Amino acid sequence: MGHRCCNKQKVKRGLWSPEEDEKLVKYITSHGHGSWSSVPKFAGLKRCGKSCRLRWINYLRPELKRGSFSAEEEQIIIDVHRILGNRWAQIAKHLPGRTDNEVKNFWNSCIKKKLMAQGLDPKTHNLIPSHQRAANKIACNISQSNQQPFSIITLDSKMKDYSMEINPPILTLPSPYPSNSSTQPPLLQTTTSLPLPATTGYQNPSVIWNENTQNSQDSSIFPCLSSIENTLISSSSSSSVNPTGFGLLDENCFWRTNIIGEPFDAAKIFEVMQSQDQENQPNKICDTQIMDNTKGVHDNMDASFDTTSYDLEFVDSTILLPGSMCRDLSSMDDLAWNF
DNA sequence: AAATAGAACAACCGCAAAAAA
DNA sequence: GTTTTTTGCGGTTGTTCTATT
Repeated sequence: MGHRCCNKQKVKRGLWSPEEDEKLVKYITSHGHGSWSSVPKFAGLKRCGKSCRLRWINYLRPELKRGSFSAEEEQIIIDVHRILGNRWAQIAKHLPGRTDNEVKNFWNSCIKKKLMAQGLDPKTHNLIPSHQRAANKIACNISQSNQQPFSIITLDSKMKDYSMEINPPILTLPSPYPSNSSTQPPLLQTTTSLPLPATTGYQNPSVIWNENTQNSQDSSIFPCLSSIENTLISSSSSSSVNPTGFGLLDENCFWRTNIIGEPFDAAKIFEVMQSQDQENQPNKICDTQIMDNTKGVHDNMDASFDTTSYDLEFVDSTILLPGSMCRDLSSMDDLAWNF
């Protein structure tokens, strides 16, 4: 039977035998993989290159960690998944020795069910509305007696890929966007009516806020964000970076202002942070420097995180809406935080 | 002990992006 | 600049293991 990926006949499929594994390991350790499509030929395997690659990456690499996931690893997966969604390869980068496939399998077979038992939507990490939750109630009651509930916002010092792609909100808030709009609603809307972003350059905005939100509850401005994200946002909004009080992060997490200024280049920031992190220079970002109006934030992000310095209990306890936010009371029924 | 169901793990498939020709 | 090839990713399916009846 042919194999669509390489148009070769007689390629073997299915589980790998120890002999095949041995051949592959032997070849790659002595020659490297080079072009995967040529590996099976040189290694003497009747497999396609794709299959060889997968076998090596997911199973044979010497640096792989085998065995079950620890509680710490599990929490990391949940934390990062909340931010990144099903980006298994990205999530796996936070777990040395684990593969994307392994993480994905663990999620689908284990974590997903645990979250659902907690009444949380595993896709969004939001609470499932009560009428939908009813079906899960029994399972939830059972599990609650035996497990610690997962916090919706948690933080782990191992989170190093400060990706800013943000999931939909935990709380349902009124949207200025038409329900059938292809544009995603902002993460939060403040009590001030906001100018809708111009259609150009504002695709899929994730966050909108105004100066009213930067009150004493900075770290809980965006209840569905991790404190890493909140810190980034609040520290920038408390500066004079955005004197209009308005801004948003687009889908690339570029800081958009409605007047002047360069985009908020999150990728650049994280790059700097990670390099700083590697140098073990635990400066705290909360020691925010005064930021330059015109340069934007990224010139000032040479301080790295010590994420353990944040008060997670505070974040968890302030997960509900700060006073300045507009609430959709009809959705408050869903806020049965009774776990 | 055998049958079955569910969980866990491994591998495949199709697609898209990146790289090479 | 275009086409082809390679690589990487996420969803899905298939296989094996384990617990239960």
